[in-house]
Amino acid sequence: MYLRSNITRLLQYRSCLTKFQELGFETIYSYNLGKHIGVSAEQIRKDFSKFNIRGNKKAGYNIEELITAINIIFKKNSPQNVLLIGYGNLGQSLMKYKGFSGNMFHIKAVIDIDPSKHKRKTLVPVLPPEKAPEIIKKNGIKIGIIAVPDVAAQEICNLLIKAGIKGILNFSSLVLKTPEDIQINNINLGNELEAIFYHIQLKQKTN
Amino acid sequence: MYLRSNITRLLQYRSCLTKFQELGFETIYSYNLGKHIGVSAEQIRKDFSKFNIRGNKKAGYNIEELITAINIIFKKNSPQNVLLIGYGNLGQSLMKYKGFSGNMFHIKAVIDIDPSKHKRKTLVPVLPPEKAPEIIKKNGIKIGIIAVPDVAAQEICNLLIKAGIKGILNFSSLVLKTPEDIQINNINLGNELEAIFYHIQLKQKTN
DNA sequence: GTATTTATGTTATATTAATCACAATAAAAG
DNA sequence: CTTTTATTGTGATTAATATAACATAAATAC
Repeated sequence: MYLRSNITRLLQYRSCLTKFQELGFETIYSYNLGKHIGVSAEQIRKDFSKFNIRGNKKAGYNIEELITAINIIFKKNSPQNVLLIGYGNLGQSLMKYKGFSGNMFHIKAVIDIDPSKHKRKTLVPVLPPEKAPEIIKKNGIKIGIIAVPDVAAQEICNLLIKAGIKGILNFSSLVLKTPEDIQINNINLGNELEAIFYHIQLKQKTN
Repeated sequence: MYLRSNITRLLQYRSCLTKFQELGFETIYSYNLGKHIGVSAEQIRKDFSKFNIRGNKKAGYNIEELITAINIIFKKNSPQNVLLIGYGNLGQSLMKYKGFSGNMFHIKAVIDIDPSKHKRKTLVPVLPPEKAPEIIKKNGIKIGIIAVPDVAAQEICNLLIKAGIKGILNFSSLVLKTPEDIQINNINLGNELEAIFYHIQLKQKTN
């Protein structure tokens, strides 16, 4: 099967490996890991090989070594600050999202245009857009999460990039225009559902 | 560049086309559309061609016809009911999410294990898990959105599939085990951030 | 200590997707 | 009406990715 980059797969491997580790396993074979994730054993060995992760012939892979190796690839030694833009429904839910802290990401501040939402003195302050450049520069923030309505997304995006942001996780349904060197990942929830719907229709037809 | 399936691109085309239409444009050239989305003109023509969408030589594509054609591919004539499982932070935020209704998806009911969250008489009822099969069957629901903690995700997934669900949008960080014929899309927010972080590091190195 | 087994690591092959190149054709110009 | 121009549509080429095949080596069995 296609469409999953090796980077994405590495992250999936890690989350699965962590689960195995918690269950008390110390080693794993490419075959077992693959079966759990729905990927071929060869694919897994290829992926590991590409990142110079080595196993032991006949004895498989040491789970702890694997996790460490993957963490090194993703530079998980130090926590990364990110900036959240938009404190509406989605923004607030992202603030509370556990997966970020588990993955060593920390929302340093939130930006929102609505003055009634501003809170300067909380642990994670909510600030107006004009404060964004200062926060970004002072904390060396590299990643911004855009969770604002479509109409405001491009403008905020420009502001972030001007202030030095290099990567954006975009929850708006717009295709943001950015310079070549900016890494931008889009999450469009409506489109995800549409794609699922399309695929299940396809499967029904072929059967 | 890789990693975007033609299905995903079609959806992006549509959202961009809608924008152009709102601005008063009636026709568009593959070149313009591509520039806006960051895809080559040939790619766009190939995508359209694959789905038998035809344009006019020298005169480009009629925007309204394009949108209609894409909508037909995605069977957008009738609204689709979906079932949301998990009424925590994320679930509540998904409930309020505008993109679903815009895309003709309608959350018919919410499932949560916490009795204090149950509401039978609201427009969108919040019900206990044991009610899920009944709701799914009665409404012919094909798609479920899993927004529960990891620990509960696999069990809920099994319940859904047993009740007839064919597609799942999975927000848990688990790789759910499902039969072959189930379409499952994963959204792992932590992993998305990690992938962005990895790519921006890579770009810094190569420059 | 040798043979056998079994999993890794990698080379070769096949598949899929994206880009390139250009023929076909409709509109516009002359 | 003919020529030019601009854009589509697609076959050919290249690139990327996944699968298959197998050589290699560590562990186990004998």
